[in-house]
Amino acid sequence: MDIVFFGSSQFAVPSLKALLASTHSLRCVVTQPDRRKGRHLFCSPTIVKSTAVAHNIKVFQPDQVNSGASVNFLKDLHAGLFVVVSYGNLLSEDILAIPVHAAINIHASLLPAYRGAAPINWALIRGENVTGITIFKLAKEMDAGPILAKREVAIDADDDASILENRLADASAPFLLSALDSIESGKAAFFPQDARMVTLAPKLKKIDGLIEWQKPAEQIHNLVRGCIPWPSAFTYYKGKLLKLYKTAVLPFTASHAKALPGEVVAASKAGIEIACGSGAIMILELQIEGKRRMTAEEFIIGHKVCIGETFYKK
RNA sequence: CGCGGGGUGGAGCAGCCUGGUAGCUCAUUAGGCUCAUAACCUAAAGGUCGAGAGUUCAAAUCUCUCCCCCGCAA
Repeated sequence: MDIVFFGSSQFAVPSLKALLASTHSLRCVVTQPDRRKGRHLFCSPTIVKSTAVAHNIKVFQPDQVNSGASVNFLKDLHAGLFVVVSYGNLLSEDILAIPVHAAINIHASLLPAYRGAAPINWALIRGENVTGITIFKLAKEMDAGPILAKREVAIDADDDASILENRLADASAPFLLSALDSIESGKAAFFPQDARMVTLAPKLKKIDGLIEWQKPAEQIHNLVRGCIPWPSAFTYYKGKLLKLYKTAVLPFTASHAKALPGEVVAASKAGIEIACGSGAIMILELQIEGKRRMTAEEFIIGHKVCIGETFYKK
């Protein structure tokens, strides 16, 4: 089939590579414009653009993908199918109507659950054991179109959002190819989503990573897992921002009950124990403002963490 | 020129403001203690103080330039 691929972030790369290696013909890759980003606001291309350029695929980077000029450009490609994977922009109905077959999307959740920009993060934050990927036909409303196929992916206890994203992205690639087969052979069937089962997974904001220590240990641990690599779960220590990268939930003990939420219960090579609203967590990897990411053991050597100190606002 | 913090033995930090012998905790090595130990005691090794230039009798410390890391922001 003649395919136009829309994608921007890392999640789209395995699917793009699968298409490049397949018998399908990639007419064009549409991705977000190069943006100024990073510490010194350098202009850099999306990872999808870099991948496409490396394979000599034509790249299209409209500032306004839904503009008339952009729509005309896409029409002239005469594509059979649009494949959209973490592109980063809502596509207008005019665009969705262009391809001969359909415009399909790979979404990193089992729709209709976790509709939105951050399904992986929210699934972890909510403590889910299972998530998955869904291929569906794009519709006007975000993540609401009829479903072609779903595939479950288990969430391991040690997964953080970064690890899980990679696994889901890898699983997406062969799943996409099989979906293309079913569309090409005319056997594809699309089923509408059950509106009663819809849940939302909006884009994360910085403040979503703020740790509220009065919450149960499990919830804080899940927040840490879900906020990797951005915004990262954070708190404050001696007035400085402190990001937590890896934690573990501890069995409940009497000393945890006596301590206030956010208070240091113990600090050793094994990690830093912090009391929560119920139970406690062990901090294993962290990063203080201005320093690199380090293990709790390294942190304790340099910073004299004392029992009774608080990891909280200041 | 978006704003800010930082670079000091292998790891994490103090020292800088107010220039004058390189300091702390941990790790490492050797010895000791111990039934034994990742515990404890003693000792040792290990540093171009990110790089370069400048000021000075003298620079980790003051000035300038550059490199690298991190936080904010987007």
